[in-house]
Amino acid sequence: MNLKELATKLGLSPTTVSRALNGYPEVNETTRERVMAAAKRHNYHPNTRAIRLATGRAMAVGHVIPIATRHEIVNPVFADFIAGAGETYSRNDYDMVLSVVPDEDEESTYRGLKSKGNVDGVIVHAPRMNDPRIPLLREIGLPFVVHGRATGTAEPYCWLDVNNRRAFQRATEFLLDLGHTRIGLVNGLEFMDFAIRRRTGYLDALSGRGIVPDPALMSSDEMTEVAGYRAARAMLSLPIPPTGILAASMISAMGVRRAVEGLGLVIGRDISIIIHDDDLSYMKNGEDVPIFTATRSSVREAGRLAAEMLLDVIANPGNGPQQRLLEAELIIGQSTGPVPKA
Amino acid sequence: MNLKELATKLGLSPTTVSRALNGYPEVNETTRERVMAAAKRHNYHPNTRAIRLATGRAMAVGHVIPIATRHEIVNPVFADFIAGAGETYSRNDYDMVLSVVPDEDEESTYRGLKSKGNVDGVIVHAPRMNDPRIPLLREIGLPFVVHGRATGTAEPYCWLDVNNRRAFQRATEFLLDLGHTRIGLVNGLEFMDFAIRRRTGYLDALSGRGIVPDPALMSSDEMTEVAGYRAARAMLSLPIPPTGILAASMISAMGVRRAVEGLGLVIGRDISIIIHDDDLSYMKNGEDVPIFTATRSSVREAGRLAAEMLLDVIANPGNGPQQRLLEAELIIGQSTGPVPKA
DNA sequence: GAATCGTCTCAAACCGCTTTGGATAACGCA
DNA sequence: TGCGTTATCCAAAGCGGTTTGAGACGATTC
Repeated sequence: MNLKELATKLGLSPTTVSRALNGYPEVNETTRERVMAAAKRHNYHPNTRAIRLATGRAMAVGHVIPIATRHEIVNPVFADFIAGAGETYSRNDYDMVLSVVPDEDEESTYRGLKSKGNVDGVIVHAPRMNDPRIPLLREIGLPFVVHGRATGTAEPYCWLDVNNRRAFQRATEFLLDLGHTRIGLVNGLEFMDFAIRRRTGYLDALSGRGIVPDPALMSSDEMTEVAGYRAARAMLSLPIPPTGILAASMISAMGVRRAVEGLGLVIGRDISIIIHDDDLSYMKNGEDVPIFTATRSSVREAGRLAAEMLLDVIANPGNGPQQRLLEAELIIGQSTGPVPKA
Repeated sequence: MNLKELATKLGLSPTTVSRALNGYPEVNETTRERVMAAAKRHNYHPNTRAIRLATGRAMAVGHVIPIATRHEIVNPVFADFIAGAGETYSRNDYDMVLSVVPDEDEESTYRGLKSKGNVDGVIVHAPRMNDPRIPLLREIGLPFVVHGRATGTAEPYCWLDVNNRRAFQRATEFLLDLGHTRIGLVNGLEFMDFAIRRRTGYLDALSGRGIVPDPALMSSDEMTEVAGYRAARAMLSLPIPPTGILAASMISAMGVRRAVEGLGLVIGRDISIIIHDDDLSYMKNGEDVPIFTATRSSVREAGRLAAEMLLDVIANPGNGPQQRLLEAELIIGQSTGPVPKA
């Protein structure tokens, strides 16, 4: 059942039927109702492909996911972000198209998305310092929103980010207030912008108390369980091990916990741990009572908001670049306590 | 730059240019090369929306993701499957469109995808017993491949699955061979088909040795860390606790481990654990040496294969339903050992 | 030299919708 | 009565490709 058939059945022209269904004013209300009813009765749904060609809009948003020679992006955090963004798209009748491509094809993928007209805009994931995607997208004129920020980019651009620096500064200060002075940082990869900011927050807090950071207490790696284990293990076998550890994610923290408990230490008593909690649906930080003390910010909500921002940018190209900084909350769990008496 | 412009520039008709670019035989080779060169030089990329309308194909595949009143599907396992499928789509110039919808809208989403022509086929995730999506998709005539199987569905349909029954039977037998007789099962939700099959495998192995299953040793819940913890905790505080535990996923196992270690038990000595390992990119089961003894089957590879199957079904609608059963391998890690002497 | 046959190219129809630019009829008002 | 408005509706021209059916041309065959 297409528009023409429906129009014939109604004894109207396709024009009128189209206008009736799309709420244009130049059609009689009774006619409109008649059309609406017939559309429902005959189960008419306009062909998306035709709409897209006729309107020149793709009604779709792209997410380009490079696969992993350098860094694996397909992680649970990413999944939750996508889920959040997807909710927004569904509500607005947009399609979400994911392109999973080898990372050397990333640039050509963006160019293709634009020139072939597959999408109206994209979300940029996991920005790095001086991220080349930002000038690229500006050059080709594809609307975009960055999830995070890219230090080093001069021109303003659209982004939505969590205040990672502040979050880690607060977390570090929280441990300092409990008397900890040797605090380890199990960070993500530090070519990632968010990881740089987290380290900055950590360092700011230390220097605020006149503490000289110890490089042996700062690690940077993928946010996996195994990497978390390895980093924590190394720190804990130092001559003077840390009494507190900051972990970059719930998953890293799983590894940190394994290292800690493997040495027979009790979390919250012998050693304090604070994590950054993205509030993942499949990795809840406890139920009512949080397991870990954490800086929490829902990445799923971030996905929803970033998608809304992008749809707005697409609808109103004239407006200047939007920017939004979310604050993480510091929630107290059972994994922190005063520094143990020697 | 569109087809007409390019044709004008070349002094050819759009017909010929289109045919030259699409490799039709009725065009002179020298002409074709001239066209190809011009297309590259002018950076011509045919508009996807126009192609889709003209050919009547969407060149896209859908994945419908219901969100969570009943059961959260956005988990790391799902993410890796999607990544694998996405690789296949990219290689074949198909788009992957994800629809994240409230689960009460699932049926109407599938109907819409079909009648609006957004996709050429879909992958069905997380099948349940008597899954209603299978008859629905058959009814509306949308090609599909199921990741998993749906017990209770009479008519044959396309699927790709792991032999979950066999995997869990082997894992159970492995523990039995080590002398364990009280073996706990931390299963996924048992309205999910794979969870039913896993339990069947577990029960088959037990009854093969004449062991009567103890309901207190069988739990069924979401495959989250917290649920794994809770289930293991409950089993371990029984009057006669298990000496071996099967866990449904890496994530569940994180919780099981927390419960075990929280009681001061040593994995592999005091208690043996076998997990099902989906070989997730962000949740590797150790590096060279596996941490957990596991039944392993890469869900990412499953995604690649399921996508290939679907593209094949789309291209050759006539062929009968394809079905493929993958076997999991049993890999020995450090989490299992002989039953401890009392 | 005419008929036949490939080879190469093109004009035009088509995919299913939107949207521009009228056309028609009813209406209001001087 | 005459004429500008207003309210409805429609024909036709896109959108940017693919595909059908046919024409032009040179080479081959009889």
